[in-house]
Amino acid sequence: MKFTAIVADDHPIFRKGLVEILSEMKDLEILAEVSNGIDAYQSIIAKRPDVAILDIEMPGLSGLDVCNKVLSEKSETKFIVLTMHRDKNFFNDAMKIGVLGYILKDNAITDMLLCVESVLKGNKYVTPEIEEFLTLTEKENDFPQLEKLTATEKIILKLIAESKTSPEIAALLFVSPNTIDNHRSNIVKKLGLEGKNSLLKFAITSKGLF
Amino acid sequence: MKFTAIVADDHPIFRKGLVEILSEMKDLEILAEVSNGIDAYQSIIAKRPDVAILDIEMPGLSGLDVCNKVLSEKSETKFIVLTMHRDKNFFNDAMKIGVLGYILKDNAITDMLLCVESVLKGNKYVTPEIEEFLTLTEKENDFPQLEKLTATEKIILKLIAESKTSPEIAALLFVSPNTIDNHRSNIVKKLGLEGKNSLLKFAITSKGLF
DNA sequence: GTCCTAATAGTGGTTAACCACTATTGTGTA
DNA sequence: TACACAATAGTGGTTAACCACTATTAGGAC
Repeated sequence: MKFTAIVADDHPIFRKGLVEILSEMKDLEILAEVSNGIDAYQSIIAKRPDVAILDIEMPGLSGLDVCNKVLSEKSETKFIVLTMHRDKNFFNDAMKIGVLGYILKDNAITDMLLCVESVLKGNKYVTPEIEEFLTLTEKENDFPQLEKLTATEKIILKLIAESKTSPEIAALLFVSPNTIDNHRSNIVKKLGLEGKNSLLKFAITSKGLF
Repeated sequence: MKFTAIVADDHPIFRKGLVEILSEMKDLEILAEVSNGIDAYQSIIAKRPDVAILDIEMPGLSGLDVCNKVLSEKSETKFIVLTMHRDKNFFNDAMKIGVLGYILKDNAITDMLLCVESVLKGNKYVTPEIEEFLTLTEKENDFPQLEKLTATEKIILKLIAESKTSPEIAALLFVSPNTIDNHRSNIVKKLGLEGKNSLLKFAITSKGLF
């Protein structure tokens, strides 16, 4: 029986390379290739692949956001994330969320193949360069309240920081604007914010912390 | 007769995608694929391809270094450079050196193909997003529009950046809220801003510049 | 089964931001 | 003097953010 995969990356040429490499694995079938987080999420929910290979840095929902959202919904799909940057926070977040594969975009093709094989068996595989960048200084978290936010709330906070309005976010996530309004209220309450546009201000000024 | 090319990029997966795309061009033969600037230079000197497709950001010699070196030695090889970053300086350097093709790594595959076709004919081809990032880097470096603001407008902009609302600013300056509303409109117009809360976003993110 | 939480969606209301106008006053300057 | 511009203030309208509720559904925990 063939394993199934979906691939998400917003760089068409890189994605082409990725799909080409994965196509060379005989026991793997690529169900879909998409270019953003929202499409990735929808594809995973619709097709339930054995493994999802996601770029972290994508417009809208990041690869980690997608993992977080899917994994919080009891899914069998295993996750491999890719990133350009040797960022300790990305790595820690990925491990916390339950990502099995962690690969740098400049890793060798063989690393990618080993990673997919390993993850399909349910094992972890992280980039060989991992020790090198784990020694980088960790950004300290000044906002412990952020931990109290749910996965959905964090995603919405991120989209607010990207200057998206509530109606825009609602359209992106395919829910009612009222729901976003509701989430906003809850976020404001959890973070203890006050005043007009306080959430937007918070989101913009603390961008990078979440 | 087939045209010939060499490809240089230090990211194996991206390079794979690139080679795969170029292989689909029937009249193009890839003579070599390399992963750094030195190898790129030696390959070009040895094989004299019609076109060299080079990543700018490579270890050792950058793609632009390679172009510069080869072009100063009277070569017939045409150059296409690739970069991740929307950097005005890279672009200016490339044009100065005599690079014909300039493509962003997140451009579409069709852009890449059009670029190669164009460059092989001796014509220039630059990324479609070029105007966007040429104005973007300019905006990031300085805000010439800020000079057009009057003294009162600058004061109001500063107070907005301090998270004051229009009624608060009106109270502070002992004028009507309508007047502040009016100034806001004028500032928004002068700065060419658009969208909800765009002025607040601008004020916060460019705080320190005024 | 009960309790709690998250996510969803709705009603109804207030305020602020923004947009497009008009209009008056004062201050320069060609 | 006439023109341009800045600052002031107003009318009237739309949209978004926020606030306070209620309510349903689905999972987990006890």
